[in-house]
Amino acid sequence: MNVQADSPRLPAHELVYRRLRDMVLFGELVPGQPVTIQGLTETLGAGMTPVREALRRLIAEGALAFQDNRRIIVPVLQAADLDQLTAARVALEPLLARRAAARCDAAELRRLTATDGRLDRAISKGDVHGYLVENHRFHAEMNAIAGAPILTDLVAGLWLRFGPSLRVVCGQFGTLSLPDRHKDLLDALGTRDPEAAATAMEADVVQGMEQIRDRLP
Amino acid sequence: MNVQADSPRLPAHELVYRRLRDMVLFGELVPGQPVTIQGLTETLGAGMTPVREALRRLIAEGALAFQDNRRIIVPVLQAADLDQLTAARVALEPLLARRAAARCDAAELRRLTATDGRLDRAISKGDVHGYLVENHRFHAEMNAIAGAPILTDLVAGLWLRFGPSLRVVCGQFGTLSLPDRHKDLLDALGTRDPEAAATAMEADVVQGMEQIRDRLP
DNA sequence: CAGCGGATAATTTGATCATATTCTCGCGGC
DNA sequence: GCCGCGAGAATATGATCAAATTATCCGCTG
Repeated sequence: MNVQADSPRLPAHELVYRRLRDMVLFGELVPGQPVTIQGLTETLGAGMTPVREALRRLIAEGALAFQDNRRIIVPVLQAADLDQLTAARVALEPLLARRAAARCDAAELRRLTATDGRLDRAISKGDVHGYLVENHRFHAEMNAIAGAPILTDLVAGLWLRFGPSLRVVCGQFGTLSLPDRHKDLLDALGTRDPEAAATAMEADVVQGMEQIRDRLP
Repeated sequence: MNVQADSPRLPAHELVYRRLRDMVLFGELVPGQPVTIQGLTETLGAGMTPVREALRRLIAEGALAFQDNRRIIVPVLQAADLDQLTAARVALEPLLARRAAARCDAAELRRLTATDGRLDRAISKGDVHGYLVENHRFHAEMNAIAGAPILTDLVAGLWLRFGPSLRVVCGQFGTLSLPDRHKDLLDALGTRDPEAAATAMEADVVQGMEQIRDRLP
């Protein structure tokens, strides 16, 4: 609980939201798993109202699902869901890559390259959690460079939806089989070639989503 | 009345959410307007917790904005925001139109045509609210036909973002100058021509967003 | 007598509210 | 101009109520 370094006084519902979002993104929550309000108040040491608000937010983003029972679960993705997520990612993320390539400066490229290096190291070490964290960070940093907050928000919501499933896949098959397709992307940013960046991003997205799709029940 | 038929089943936070969403979509809220929790508890006659949860949800969807002040306002769209919303709509809504054209049956087409008829009548009567409602209904029905709930959710979120601004534009300039580009769309659905539907949808989206963009401060 | 089914009780979980606390910002006073 | 005070607003808590799930029991049937 050391989020104090980031901002002096952030509301509890914001802190709970960030904690839960990371749990979704990085696989502390399994698809199908029930998520109870009272359980979270205990494990997170938070009150009922902040937990409730954080959950509503995550439900609105599609990271969690509100059932008819009024119970909350981590969604279980079907093939049709993955198709839609793939279509949305293919439609949106190349847009961001294109913008990022047009705006990327040297410092940003260095930072991205460093993140990709950590990503490679996590892969070769078989560090699943590190892979998930650095891969997400790589895309988040790139989207930030694009300077398009609305599009970035949309894409962030997509990542929340397939996060748990990605974690399951990586947990079962490890990281060694995961190729790193980011080199083309970095090259495109370095040469400020928007079209190459968009193409590389589309390839990365399709490859990543196929990985999930092929390996899921 | 059948308000009782499904209302008691639904939690208050859900009802409050729907009410507020309609207020955002159909222009009861103006861009820049502050939205206070206590004000809504009085206006809607609801408790504080349900209002809070509904607001978190709308904030997560981008329909409202949470400021550093911890105050909530209706977002004021800049040109850059409209560009991103246009890009996102152009990227996503033709996908849905394409799927809808491939799946649309006769009954669905009749329903869509009827909705478009009501839309035309609202335009010729200068009924701004009717225009907003029926136009939204037209697109919502079409997206439903596509049978892609995740993509539909994403697009619904986009509509929430530009709803208040669209209302402002229509309020200032009336409905008479609003062309109805839906005929091409209906034709494409009738002939089950996915590509024509996608093209028509893109034209409708671009035209609609330009209308907002050109007329906004 | 064993196994089954349905009704009912117990427990868990969600929804809501009243209230206390904290924060923000404007308004005077210095 | 700066500081502190106070009203208004948001945040957070815990209690209470309602709904749903699970567990249990009892009588019945084969």
